[in-house]
Parts: sequence; C-alpha cells; structure tokens
Amino acid sequence: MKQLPPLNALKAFAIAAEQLSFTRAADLLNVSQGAVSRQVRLLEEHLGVELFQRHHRSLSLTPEGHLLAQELAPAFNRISAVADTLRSQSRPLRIKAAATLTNRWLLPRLHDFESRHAGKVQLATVRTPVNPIEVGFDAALIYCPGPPHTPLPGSELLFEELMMPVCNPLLLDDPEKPLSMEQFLRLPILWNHAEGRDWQQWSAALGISELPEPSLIFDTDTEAMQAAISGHGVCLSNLSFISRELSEGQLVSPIDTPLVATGHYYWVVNPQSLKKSLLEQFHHWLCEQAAASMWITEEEEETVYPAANHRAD
Amino acid sequence: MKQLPPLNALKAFAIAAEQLSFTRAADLLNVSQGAVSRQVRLLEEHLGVELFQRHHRSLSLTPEGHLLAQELAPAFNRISAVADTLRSQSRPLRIKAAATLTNRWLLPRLHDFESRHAGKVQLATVRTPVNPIEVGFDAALIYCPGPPHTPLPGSELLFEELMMPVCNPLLLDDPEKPLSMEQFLRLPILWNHAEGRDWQQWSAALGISELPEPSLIFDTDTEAMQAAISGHGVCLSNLSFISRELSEGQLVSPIDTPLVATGHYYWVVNPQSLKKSLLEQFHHWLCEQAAASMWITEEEEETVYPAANHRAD
DNA sequence: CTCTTTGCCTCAGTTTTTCTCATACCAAAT
DNA sequence: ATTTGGTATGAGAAAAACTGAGGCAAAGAG
Repeated sequence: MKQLPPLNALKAFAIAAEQLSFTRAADLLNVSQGAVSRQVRLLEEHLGVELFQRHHRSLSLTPEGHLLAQELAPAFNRISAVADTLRSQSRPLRIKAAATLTNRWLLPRLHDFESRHAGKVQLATVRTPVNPIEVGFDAALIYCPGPPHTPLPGSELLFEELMMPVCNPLLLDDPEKPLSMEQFLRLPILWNHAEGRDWQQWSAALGISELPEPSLIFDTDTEAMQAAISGHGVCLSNLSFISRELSEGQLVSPIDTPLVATGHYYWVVNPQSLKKSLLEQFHHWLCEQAAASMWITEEEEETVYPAANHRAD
Repeated sequence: MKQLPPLNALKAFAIAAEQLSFTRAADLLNVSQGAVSRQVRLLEEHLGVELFQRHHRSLSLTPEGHLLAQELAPAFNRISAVADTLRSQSRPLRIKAAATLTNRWLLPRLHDFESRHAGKVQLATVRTPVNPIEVGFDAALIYCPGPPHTPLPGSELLFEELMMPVCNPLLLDDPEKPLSMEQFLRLPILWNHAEGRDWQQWSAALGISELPEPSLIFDTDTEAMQAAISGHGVCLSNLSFISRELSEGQLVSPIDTPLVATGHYYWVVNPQSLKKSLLEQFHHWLCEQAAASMWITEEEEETVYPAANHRAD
C-alpha cells in the first residue's frame, strides 16, 4: 500500500462531489460547511490538483475531480456494504431489563428500534439489579428503589419511577370527584411487593404518618395492577406504565396528590462489550422514547402533573 | 452512502491484517503499537464483531476479519491507484532557486529527489531574492547576504553560506603549509561580485582592517571559481560547493582561518500553492541533503571546522 | 440599480480525536 | 526462573477537526 490520501477528506470530497455542494455535503456529514470546505482543500493540497471549480454560487468537478469521484464511489460502497454485512451478522444485543418496565413499556416500543437501527435485541427480564458484566450481557436496564444513587460503577440514571395510586372507577361513588385522604385510606389497598415498600415511600413523601394497611399483597407490579383493574382495590403504579388503562378509563386516580418517585431506572453498559456502537444507539433511542412517553401525562392527569420529587430519605 | 466505519481505523486494520501484527503495522503507519491496537479495537466495537483472535504472541483473523480484509484491500488499492494517477498528472513543482546553489549543489542531487518521491521539479535560477507568490512559483530557495533575518514573510532559514578562500595549489610554494595572513594578502584576489561584498564581510569577520584589493572582478561565483581553478588567484567560495574540487586537489585553502558566514539561504513557500504535500516532502529532502553535505567538511578541512558564525553587522 | 440572498472562503478559538509513553500482562522459549 | 516478543491499557500531550462569525461576490427580486 503506497501513500493513501487523508481518508476523511476523501469521504468529504466524495459526498461533496455527489451533491455538488459543500453545504449539502456538510448537512449529510453532520458538520459545518466550513469543515467540508477545509477537508476538500486539504485533499486538493495533498494531491496537488484542483478537484472542484468554484463558481460563484455553484461547484463543478474538474476532470481530475470527476475521475476521483468516479473511483471513490464504488470503493466506498464496497466498504460500506461489507461493514453492513458484518454489523448484521453480529449477534443480537443482549440486554437484561427490569421486568415491569420490559412488559409495560419496552416491549411495545422495541420493534421501533429494531426496524430503525437494523439491530436485533435479545431481552431478558430481571427482578433485582444485575451487573451486565457478571451475566455476560451487553447492558442492563435495572430498577433500584429509593433516591437516586450509583447502584453499579458506570451506571447512569435514566428515569424516575413516578407512582400514583389508581383503581377501577367502579370502586368510587363519583369517579370525577377526588377523595379526601381520609376517604382514600378506607379503600382496599393492594401491595405490589411483600413489604409494601412503595406504599411506605409514598405515604412518607406525602407526610402520612401510618402505612396504609394492605388488603391484598402481590409479588409483582403487574399482578397488583391486574387486581386493581378488576376492582379489588387501589394499587400504586408507574404513571407511564398504565397510560393506556388511564386513557381508556379502566383505571382512574381516586385522589389528587403529587406524583412520588419511589425509585429509579438505571442504564449500565458492560464495558467489555464489543457492541459499543449499537449500545450507544440503543441508549440514545431509550432516552428519546423516555422523553416522549415518561412524565408526559394524559389529559386527565394534568392536575397531577405539577409533580414533586418528594423522596423518602 | 450509509454509515461508513471510521476510515482511519479501517486503514489500520487493513495493514494489521496484512501483517498479522500490530507492531509491524504500527511501523508501516509510523505510529506506535498502542495506536494500532486502539484503532483495531475501535473498529471492532463499531462493527460489533471481533476481527482478530489475539493469541499469545501472534494474531489471526477471525472469519469476519478475513472477509473484511479481503474486501478492504481492493478498495484501498483502487483509491491509492487513482490518487497516484492524480498526483502524477499534476504539474511539476516550480521552484526558483539561487543560481550558484542550483548549479553546484541542487542539480547534482535533484534526480535523487525525483526518483524517490516520484515528483518532477522545474527549476528556474535567480540572482536576487524573489517572492514565489509574485512569480507564480510554488516555492523559492533564495540567497540573502548578511546576518540571518526574515527576508520575506514566511521564509525559513535553511543554511549558511560558509565561505573559505581557495586557489589552485600551483599558486603556492608549498601547498601543505598554510600561509601567514600577510603572505596571503599578497596573492591575487578574485572577486565574485562587483562590490566585493563577500570579501568585505570575510575580512571584517576576521578583523582585517583593509579590504583585499581585487585583481579580477567577476559577476558570479561560478566565474570566480573557474578563474581560481585556472590559477588566476584566490576566490572565496562556499565550502559545500567545491567539495569535489577540494577532494580532487584542484583547489586548496592557502590559509588556515575559520569559516565565515557571509549570507544565508532561505526557503519560501507560496501559501497559495496547491502542492503543499509535495513541497513538504521537498523541504524535508532539502534539509536531509543539507545535513548530509553542508558543514560536513572533507578530511583536509578538519582543522578549519571549529568554525565561527562571525558576522559583519 | 440597489438590496437581499446564497454559497463559498478564512480565521481564531475550542473541542474532539488520536497518539505516545510507560507499564502491565501473558505465554513460549531459553 | 528469566528473558523475550507480543498485545492491552491508562494518563497526559499533541494534532486534527470542527464551530461560528465575518467577508466577499454573483444572482435574483423589487
């Protein structure tokens, strides 16, 4: 291999040649117009040949530029083709994710990622925080109760678990009218956890002295939620996970209280994973999805929205 | 064009794959071993695929790596081929150079550059300093008498004009025995310049009160030198320009004095030139050649060598 | 004919990438 | 057990690339 010209300059040139515009090329490359101008100039200086004729409001290729562009296009295509092949051949992203989040939020959205980024994702649900390094996964999306912290080295806070109490509207005399706290506490309470951790934090954050007594105790959010839908009582649920039930009226909030953050979801990447680039895309997509769906309440919750980050410390 | 992998990483990978060694690839790329290691890792992370199997003292390609390397080689060859074509099609370097330097030093060496760098050079000699921008040349190699300065914006000092008096040995009774200054001044003096500028500086630098009277006055160094070789007298000559005559005994130094720098050669690049890359190579080659020939005297001059930078200010 | 728009160039300052150096590690060979 | 030849890795340094603002000149609108 002899002396290759600066490769990034070649890339910039190839796109500029295709577009016959530095400005458009810059857009495609996600850089500024000046950057492209410089790269092309650099290449011209390297080769000792003018590649473009600069006209006053347009560009055209010199014969040399034309030759180069013609050779470059297939070379780059070939490279990008083989890169795509390799990327698609590579095994799917393996991600451990908190169970409820997976079922109620991630799964319904996942096909969007897979189609947009041509990357398969293999999900495995977990109940308790897990370190992706230890289980050989590329990343984990874990839930930890309590205030924000750093559950694992390298973990990144993604979003809050914002809880509100909900129940079947038939449980209420007038679903339109919020109950007083006293009335509310007389409703049957559904725990989603053996120790009623979330209810504890919720009542502490709202300054309620005693823990609401459970009438039924479940092991998972999903079960408690099912029972609530069936009219067995009030459960605490992450707002974002029941948006459909809320908008369809299967569940309503019986009382008008601020949202309470009982825990947080974290993102942890396995630093040994080779799939850094896909992981980054996935992470970016996660944040995007979160911004679009979390904390953005349906119409009827508007009054609830001036929510607080009350935490039970 | 979709998403291209980082191109420099591809280059590093291609060479490493060819060599099956990061260390050797690093040498070829003129970077450190660690740099190649990092680039390859980066590429692997980008593609999400292992490209090499790292063994204990060797590398081997994974199937994916093999595929990539196979595709990459022709793509890069194609690129470097077209780049070579363009470079060779480009017009020759145009350089203005001081006349004596050109005749006595540059021309004999020039074919070395042209063969090693596959770049033609078009030389034009000049007597007086010239700005390459003004004459449309890529660069100039100019001579300016007197102490070092900055004759043109962007000029760079290349080497000193180190002068010594020389004459035909037949002019001396005993060529082996250095003359005293008094004896020396009785020899016929040859000026290489209408005003005897160099002799003026030479005598000033050595603390000689009066300017040696010329017996013959020429317009160029070359003519004065020819006359000296023919035995017409003593001329002042740049050491490096008469190394052959000295080693063949056609000229000798009649007196034992330090070398005197009467002027300097400068390198000036036309900043508008497109041939920056070739110019850089040429400049590098110039410095290399200078280091190998200038200031490095032949055996017989050894005594003269503890030279001075005496200057007539 | 003047004003505005468009698209390129240039420069200084900053950010990002890449490289180096030194060191750690590991297994084979001595 | 030690040396040797190779890769990996971390911190800091160096180099490359990018940005953003200002300029300029042609083309088109009024």
